[in-house]
Amino acid sequence: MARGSTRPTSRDVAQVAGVSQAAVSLVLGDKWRGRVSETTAERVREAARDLGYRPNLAARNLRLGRTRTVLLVVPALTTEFFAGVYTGAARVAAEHGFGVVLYPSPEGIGPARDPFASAQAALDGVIASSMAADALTAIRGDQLPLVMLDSDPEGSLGAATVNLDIADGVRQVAEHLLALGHRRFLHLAADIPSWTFEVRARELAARVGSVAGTSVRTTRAPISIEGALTAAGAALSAPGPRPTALVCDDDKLAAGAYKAARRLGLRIPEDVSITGLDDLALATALDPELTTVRLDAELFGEHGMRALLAVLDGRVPEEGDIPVELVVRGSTAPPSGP
Amino acid sequence: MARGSTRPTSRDVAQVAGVSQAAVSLVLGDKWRGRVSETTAERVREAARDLGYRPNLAARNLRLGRTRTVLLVVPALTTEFFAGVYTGAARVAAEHGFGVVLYPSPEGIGPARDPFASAQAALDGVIASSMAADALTAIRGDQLPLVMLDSDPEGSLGAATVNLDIADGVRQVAEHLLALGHRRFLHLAADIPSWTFEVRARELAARVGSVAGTSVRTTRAPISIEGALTAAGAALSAPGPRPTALVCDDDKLAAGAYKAARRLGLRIPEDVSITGLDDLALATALDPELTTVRLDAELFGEHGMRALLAVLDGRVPEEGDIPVELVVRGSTAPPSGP
DNA sequence: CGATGGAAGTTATACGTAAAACGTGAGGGT
DNA sequence: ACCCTCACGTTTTACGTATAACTTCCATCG
Repeated sequence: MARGSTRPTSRDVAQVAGVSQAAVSLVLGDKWRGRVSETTAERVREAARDLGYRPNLAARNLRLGRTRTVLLVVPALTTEFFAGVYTGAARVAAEHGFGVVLYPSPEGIGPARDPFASAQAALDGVIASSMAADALTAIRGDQLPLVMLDSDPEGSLGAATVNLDIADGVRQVAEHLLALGHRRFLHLAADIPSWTFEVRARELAARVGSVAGTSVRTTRAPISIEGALTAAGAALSAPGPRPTALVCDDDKLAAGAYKAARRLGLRIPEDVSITGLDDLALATALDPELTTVRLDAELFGEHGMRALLAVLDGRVPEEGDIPVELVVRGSTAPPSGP
Repeated sequence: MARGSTRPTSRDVAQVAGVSQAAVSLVLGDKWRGRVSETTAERVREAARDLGYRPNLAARNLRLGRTRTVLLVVPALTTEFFAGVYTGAARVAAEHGFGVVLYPSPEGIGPARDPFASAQAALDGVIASSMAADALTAIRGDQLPLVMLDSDPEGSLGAATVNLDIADGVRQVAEHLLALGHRRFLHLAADIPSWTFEVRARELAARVGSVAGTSVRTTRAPISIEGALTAAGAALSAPGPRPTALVCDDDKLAAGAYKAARRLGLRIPEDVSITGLDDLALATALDPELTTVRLDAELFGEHGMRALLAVLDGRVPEEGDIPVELVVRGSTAPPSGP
């Protein structure tokens, strides 16, 4: 009988089943073919069930030198998007017997200088969003296998990268708006220094710039409805001809832009077309519904996890960006004025 | 010198510093007052720094018999709300040297029967949303300290509970609408069986029922914009006098109700007043902005974590529901018709 | 018939840490 | 001269698991 209060160990199970601790480990670890008889194995399983035995993971991790736990670093969890990334990553991880631990970066979680302090679990590897760049130096200090999400393939110092094809999404937005006849663009950009936002700016400038008689102005805002509201409001009421198309770096910015436009008495899409990027629930809650680029956050998370598993396996992760899709809704139309 | 590739251990540090492993443990564990001289301690710290030593958490957890890791079980992470709960819980946890591991319940994460399979880290305790009820039986199997979020204080079998004062929020909504003159109510309810939604229904019926000449109809919908759209559409176009106030169990349902109302040509708030509950970013993105009950998700998470820490400490968690606040915006107004 | 080998286990050990138990020499009090 | 205490360590052990190495028994084979 086990000592009343503490959790039963494999030794307790062994004693009940009348075998050695090693036999318990073999049976429960499914390594017993040709080592233990079926009848004995069943006896062990029964004893384990009766005692409610659960292996001590700390001991297992220590013994095996690995934890089957992975860290996901995200800029903040307060957005649907990274929640989706986590969900996808955790799903794939579970399929492979892995767990995922989150590290929402400092601004969300307070002054935790050490990403690993919050994850008491030891780690086998790390998946990190490039938006959480501030945490990266700490991460690189450890020599853990690393997969970067939406990061510059050149600048990641050999870490594997998994990227959404944001450039293609922006290209689709630009072509859509150009085809509608828009010529004066306003780019409502996120004020976070990150490769994924640089790509948006670069691609938009390239596509729009390839057509004669076009212009792109840029204004930056923090990623929040309020921040976008003030920035877009200022930009839309600036002197000179008003832009007819407002390309936003993400859906939240677009939501702010809606409000700014309304306050100025502008109709969407008649007076100004607006586009977003993400396709959050927000996008269809807006009126008119938002034309935006759909990013499959869960798929993104799944790819990230698969890439990390490949690295851990000594394999080379698959190449190739994850496709994205323009979703045309009611917020874009041909410009009305000249 | 340590064997090239593997991580340095406390023994490696000891060798470099010219002391025993025990001394390293004492110094780095901050238990050395009067046991090790300041100069030796400094030498140990320096060696640790040089080697980039990080304690093996699996070994520490095994030795100490606790992990300083806690599991947060949520129905899904794809909502701002539970992301906020996590953020708050993780912040408090970090202040106490704890980590938080997430278990988004099965529907989100696939067929993971065992909540602990996804969290390879061993656990000291569990915080669980009552919405993830399906995972609860598995959790109760283990005798881990448990804190329930928004759960029936009577029915939780002795587990500590931390609740938002939802009843008060619904009361405020009801009084607000009654004061505006509304008499015919439609309750757009979530179709999830959970105490937190039962409270909404009970309190609304109680408050509205206390006034003569009032009525409350109820229709249920899954918590999504699309689900609410169809349910609310059907209810609003049902025969008989149309409700003038639509009380929704949360903001997403309210967003669906907006669309349903618009499709029927109803103006908000002139033809129908709508209220939500949560105060997500969504609420201010809608037009008109949504009158709703603000729940402080992060504070909720913080309280949950503090309660668990109290339980782990053998203390009794503080009592008392977390206050909520009605935020009146543009979606509610006096009814226009008779 | 002795050797071979497979089945069915057991024994022993290592993983890295924390901390209890155990020196050890110097200084101080009586 | 003796014991005590204190400062400064070291030696040893236990945590629970996985697995390599070893034992034992029995059947088969050349």
